[in-house]
Amino acid sequence: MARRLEVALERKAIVAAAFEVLAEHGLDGLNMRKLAARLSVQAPALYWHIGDKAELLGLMADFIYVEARAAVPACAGWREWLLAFGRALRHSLVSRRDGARICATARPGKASDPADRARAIAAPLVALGLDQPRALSFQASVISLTLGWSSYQENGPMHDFLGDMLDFDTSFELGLQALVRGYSAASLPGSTSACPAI
Amino acid sequence: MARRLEVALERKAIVAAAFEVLAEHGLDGLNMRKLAARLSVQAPALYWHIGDKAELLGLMADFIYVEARAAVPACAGWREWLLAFGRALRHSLVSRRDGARICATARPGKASDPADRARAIAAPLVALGLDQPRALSFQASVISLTLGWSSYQENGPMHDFLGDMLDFDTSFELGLQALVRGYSAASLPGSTSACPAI
DNA sequence: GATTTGACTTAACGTTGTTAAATTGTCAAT
DNA sequence: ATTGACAATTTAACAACGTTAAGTCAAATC
Repeated sequence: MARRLEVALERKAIVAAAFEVLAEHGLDGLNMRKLAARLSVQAPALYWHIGDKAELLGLMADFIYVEARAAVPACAGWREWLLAFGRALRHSLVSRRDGARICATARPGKASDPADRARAIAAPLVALGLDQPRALSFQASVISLTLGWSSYQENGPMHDFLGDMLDFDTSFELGLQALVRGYSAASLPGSTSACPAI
Repeated sequence: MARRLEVALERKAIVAAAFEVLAEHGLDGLNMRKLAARLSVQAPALYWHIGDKAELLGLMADFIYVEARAAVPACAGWREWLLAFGRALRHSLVSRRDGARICATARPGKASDPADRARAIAAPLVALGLDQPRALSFQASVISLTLGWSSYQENGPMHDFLGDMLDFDTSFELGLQALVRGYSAASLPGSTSACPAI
């Protein structure tokens, strides 16, 4: 009982330490030994708390997504929510080193119930009037776009290459608005009849 | 003279062999020793032709992009081109194992001249009436969206998770059309004055 | 107080990317 | 023919990494 709480704390501590190592050494320099050292512990001790490194990266990615979700203010409509979420996610990604690489690489952890998870993810958009398939689909597109642009920005050679010709912030913003505007047009009442599969 | 040609051929052979290993063992199973073995050679021999594994992955990513570009038919306008390119890229990505992961991971190779490269990339869109910043920006967004959806599809847990609720093909198509439609609206004459930085 | 169990250490294994040095084959110049 | 240079490859090996196995030890449980 108090056990569970401590363990949960340990996992959070591990993830927090992982972000510190990440900030200092980047994703390529984030290894189990360095992470353990930061926690004043030997590397194998980590495996008592997490299954493997992939799970750790998954937890880090989750953390970023959760942080972004929490940063989205109350919105009047699903369009506004998508825009705000895109911007929040982008901020969470670029404000830490290799953030986009982590989220692009990481595989989501096995959820207890995928349907529950889907519902939780879609919830804010469903609350704003979207059906669940559309909520998932739209959000996934926004994530793709955001992850991509954040990757361009933090990817060294690509950054130098694109950075000379365009501004990442405005380019991303333009893309995000275009995407949401496009979805808007597709979801106007009467533009599509029914919707068997998004 | 004939030297250069042979070396170029060797690089192509290496990349081709790498795609074979990839198809059989996936990205996680693609290592230098297996790749060398397929070419009936020892692993260190590869380093005569390529700098390191990252460069190899970069070449593989380039191959995929080039293949997609070559598959785009002649188009009447930049909107059509963007749509066709997105579909072609998606096909190139999902038709090979871990294709999206490779392109998402790989860093672009150092180009001789970034400006030349940018011009080459933007060329087909510029030929259809877009200015270069917009050409790069729009194309980058399409790549992001396509890479993202292809990643979802080939990422095991994510596939199981999303696959139950929506169809990847139609979801991607919907997103792509929304994006391009949105860009269309933003680029109508008179909608934006000038354009200092995309 | 004996036993279990959670959490950690020490030691080590196997794999991986990569480098260094030695080797072979080819071909031009002497 | 002999030499020398150079391209391309082999053998050998290193260091780093993720991970596992076995042992240690204090705290909780009975």
